[in-house]
Amino acid sequence: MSAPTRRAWTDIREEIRARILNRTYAPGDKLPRDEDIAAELGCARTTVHRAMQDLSQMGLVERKRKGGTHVRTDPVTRATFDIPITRREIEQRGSKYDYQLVSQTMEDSPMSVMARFGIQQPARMLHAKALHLADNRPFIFEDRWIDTRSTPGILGIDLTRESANEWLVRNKPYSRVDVRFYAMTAEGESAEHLATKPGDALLVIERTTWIGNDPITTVQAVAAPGYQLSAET
Amino acid sequence: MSAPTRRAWTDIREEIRARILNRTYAPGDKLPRDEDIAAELGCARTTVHRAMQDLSQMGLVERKRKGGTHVRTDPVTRATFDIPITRREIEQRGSKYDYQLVSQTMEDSPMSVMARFGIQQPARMLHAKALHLADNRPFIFEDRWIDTRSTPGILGIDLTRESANEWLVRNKPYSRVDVRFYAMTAEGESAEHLATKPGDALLVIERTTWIGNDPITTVQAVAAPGYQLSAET
DNA sequence: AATATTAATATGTAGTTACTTAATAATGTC
DNA sequence: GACATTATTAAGTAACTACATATTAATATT
Repeated sequence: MSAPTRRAWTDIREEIRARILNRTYAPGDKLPRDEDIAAELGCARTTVHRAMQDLSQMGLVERKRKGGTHVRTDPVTRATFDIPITRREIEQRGSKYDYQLVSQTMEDSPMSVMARFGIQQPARMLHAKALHLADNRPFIFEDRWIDTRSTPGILGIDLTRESANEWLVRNKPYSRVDVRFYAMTAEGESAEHLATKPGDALLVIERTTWIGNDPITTVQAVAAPGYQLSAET
Repeated sequence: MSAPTRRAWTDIREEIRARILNRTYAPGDKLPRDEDIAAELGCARTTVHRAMQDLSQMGLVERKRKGGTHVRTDPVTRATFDIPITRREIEQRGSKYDYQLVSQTMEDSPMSVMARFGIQQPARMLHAKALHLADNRPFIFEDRWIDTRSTPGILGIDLTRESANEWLVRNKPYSRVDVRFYAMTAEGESAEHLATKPGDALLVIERTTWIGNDPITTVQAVAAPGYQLSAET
């Protein structure tokens, strides 16, 4: 057997993970020291350390200096979602992407938007509503506010041609983002543009971004009925 | 200046991140080699490597052997959600937790459940419905199927006393999980138990787990109106 | 010119050493 | 016994070394 003795740190991680799954290390248990595991598995402590870091980030174990490593008793399900720009998402499904600007005005930010940004004073913002279509069917209706103080460049953009979503993603990196999901009943504008009956349940993805402490944009993206968001494996 | 020259790899990461944000390294750009960055910032290549790994996992850069490191042009928003066990979630809000078993039967898995598990043949499963309450108000209604082949232990549990959620989390680790979110209109049982009007929009968290390829459990957790799921920062 | 071979290169990984840091345990002092 | 001090411990970090691997570029071969 020329099986390489090479042990990627991911292998070590999987070995430890397996032991946690099969209860060699049960919930609440203290694991051996990195050094001892390293000795047992025939690798360096750094390798075990790297594996443990990952397991710790996955939420499977808890590590404390001196205290050692413990298997978490209340494992949380940790799910990571990739939220691409809408055009990309639609194109990846193999559908044709279209985009329509619904409205575009300058307004002082209302309380709800100030709350999302965490600001005390209203600010002059660009308020744009737009519809993203997949194969000519409404896919996502977005209601967006953009702070023109942090992002004056948006004022020079023809939003009937390029979506704010896309322009922002390419031209305005953010340092902090807040993402939340909730359900909303279709009514008024959202029902109208998504061509659904009022009363249907719709999934909303709300995203707010800042650069430093300065608000950039906040958007309510309302998905058409049936939309599902699923985690990366 | 006795400022410690100690540079945690996270500092290096933040420095590179800052450069990406301020467009020193713009989207699509190729970054200098790890070695050169290391030389510039006065640290070892391994330290830059560790930082880059993190940035890569964050989705900010793409790395390829020989190809070098590039700033991603289509940055995705990557959000990580921790989904704790329901009791813990309620208690962390400072609310009183209660639990009620609604029903418990043995049934052959219907098509919808088979599809979620990815199995072809129906199997005898435990079908349990339960309600989690926060401060005596309905919080989450869960509709759960448990495969008794992989998890016979559940049959010995008095589900009126201990929630399946909790027992499973403590006694049945999984190796794979699928998580998805969607919106549902309140109707029938869900409306009744969540004490809401039929027609309200509800957020559903659907979770399915396996050990190896063997199904463990699948649950539709329907949250009370107003429930929001927000990402970890 | 088209294709196969080889060299060069940047990241990936692991080991070793050395030191830092936070938390616990042991000890000493009042 | 209560409290403060000190030692010990196990993880955290980083530098340096060495080699692996994937990919591109250069070169040789047909």
